[in-house]
Amino acid sequence: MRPAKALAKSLERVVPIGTLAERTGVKVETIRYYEQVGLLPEPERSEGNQRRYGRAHVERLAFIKHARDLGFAVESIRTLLRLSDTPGMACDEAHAIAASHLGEVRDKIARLRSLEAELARIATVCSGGVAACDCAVIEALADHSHCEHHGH
Amino acid sequence: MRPAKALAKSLERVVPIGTLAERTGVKVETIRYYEQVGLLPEPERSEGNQRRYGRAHVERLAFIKHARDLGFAVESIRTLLRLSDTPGMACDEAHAIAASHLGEVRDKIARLRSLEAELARIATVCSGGVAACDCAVIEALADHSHCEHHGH
DNA sequence: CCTACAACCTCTAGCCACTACAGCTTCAAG
DNA sequence: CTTGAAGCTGTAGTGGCTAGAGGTTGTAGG
Repeated sequence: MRPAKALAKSLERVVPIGTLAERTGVKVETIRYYEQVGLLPEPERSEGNQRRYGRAHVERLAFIKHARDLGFAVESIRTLLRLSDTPGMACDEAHAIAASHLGEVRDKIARLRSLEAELARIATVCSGGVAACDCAVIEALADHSHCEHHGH
Repeated sequence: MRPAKALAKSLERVVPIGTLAERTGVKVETIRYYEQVGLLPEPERSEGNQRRYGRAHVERLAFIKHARDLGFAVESIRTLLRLSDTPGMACDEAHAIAASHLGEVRDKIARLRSLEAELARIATVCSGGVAACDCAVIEALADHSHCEHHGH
């Protein structure tokens, strides 16, 4: 007879939530949260009311995880999932979502770089604990005159 | 006689919350929130129980605004304000907060740049609406194999 | 078969830094 | 003295989870 019970969990077709969590790198609580907000469809349940996930769930959750890692909002992921479920799907729309997100990421990078520049300026003045330090960090925050021109 | 009543609000010494908001660029609700969480001290009140702010409040709120614009957490700002109130102040501590925040900003930039690279890759494949597009964006999200190596 | 214990369940509250609203009171111009 | 903007308090909502209480189920060892 085949060693059915002895097979590692990683080979099972139907798995409990903890195994799904391990396999995808998404926490158990987060999986339940995704179900609650309608990203992940409700799975079958065991006789004792515990969730049992199949291959489709693993794939869908991996998709969600990947998109979240890339910073897509849950709302965008909802749309992307809907698109991926559509047979003759609207590639344009998916492309627009990705492009728009890329734009947001680039904006964010630009804003952070200007912050970085000013923070670096603030943090390096008097970094050696010089006598004249009155304190440069506090002064810089109190006095906005140095950075009025680069508009934050 | 001098045109006391005719003076612009911008010259008044004691102002209501709306004027403080205008002067600092912080919303009225946010000012009340800062008071609630103890960043901004409780101001005097008019006979009718309305907040009346003086010069010190304007300066303190400007400090807070500047620090928030630079991305400092409210908790850090609380510490920075405490330091700036201290007579013989601990410049080291202020410097450490700024340096640590600079580190966080740099980390965030690095992470966003790696996202940007992958998003750009995803979004430009098939951006012309080519026939073979199946859709590249959805495919890329479903299939993690392209980016396993740069660790997000 | 029984027991122990990990893993699961639901529900609720908390995080950050605001933002928005409901339902009232006060201020100031005409 | 009237009107309407601006103020007040208090509560709830945002996004995307995370943490905990307090109970139930699944499973391996004895």
